[in-house]
Amino acid sequence: MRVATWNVNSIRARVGRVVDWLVKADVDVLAMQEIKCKESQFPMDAFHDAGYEVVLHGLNQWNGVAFASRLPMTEPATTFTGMPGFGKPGDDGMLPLEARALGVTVNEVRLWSLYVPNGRAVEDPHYAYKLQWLDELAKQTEQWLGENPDQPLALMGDWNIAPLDSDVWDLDVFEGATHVSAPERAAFAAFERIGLTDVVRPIVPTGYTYWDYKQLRFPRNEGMRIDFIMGSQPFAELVKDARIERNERKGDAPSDHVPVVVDLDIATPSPEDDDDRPMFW
DNA sequence: ATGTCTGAGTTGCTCAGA
Repeated sequence: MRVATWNVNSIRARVGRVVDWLVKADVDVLAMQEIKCKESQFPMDAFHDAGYEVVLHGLNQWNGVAFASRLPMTEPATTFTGMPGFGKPGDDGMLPLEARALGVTVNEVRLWSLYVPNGRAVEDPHYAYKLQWLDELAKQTEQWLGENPDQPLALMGDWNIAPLDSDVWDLDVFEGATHVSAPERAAFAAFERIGLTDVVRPIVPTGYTYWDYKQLRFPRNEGMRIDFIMGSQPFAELVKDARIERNERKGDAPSDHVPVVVDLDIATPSPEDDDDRPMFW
């Protein structure tokens, strides 16, 4: 079973690219972030025509997460316990919850598509929101792991954190900035402390997953590694291979992020299984 | 020059967000 994560930066702006890649790369399950639309606006037909079902969580033009899968998806969840909100309080005085998390189960594997808040600037309220969002997610994940120690789990998505100095092209540029601060890196490390590991890093030790559109960042290879697949021990044991699809940053109208892919040692139906031809004739 | 993108509203420009 081939699983991937990709911040697509608006699905409507590049549905052709995304579906073409899904088919070409032979991906079974794709976690998307920043679909930037609600369900009524999502280009379902293009996915269905390519053989993928879609489950999504989108509230407006901001954020939005989704799964496209050619295997059955069950147990959809759009929040985790303790997930904080952000913005203007509603009539009930509560901060609205954003569309940043979506969980589904595929082939007994629990998968989450996550769009971690950007943080904007260390002095911005969005930064405290980011840290709280991650802290609550880690707490919920720790509880889930305790209750389901044998079920493979992966938290996949745009984490908006560069855990290592080598995950940005020039640390000096990030002096005092978000994505590399000690509290953010501690929040990321908390997921490793509770038993998750970056299942891609051992196979793909270097390389970025994001390059800003501005200032010729991609031609200069001035990028950041901020998209990760964090797997539980049972998930990590299934991982056979991994890659970062750098070529998807090239060409016409790319996303500013590229797909991150893992191959799991789980059999999936092959095209021949749908074929009525006898094996021998 | 935050020098590029995206989507929405106050539309054929300005704003927010990244």
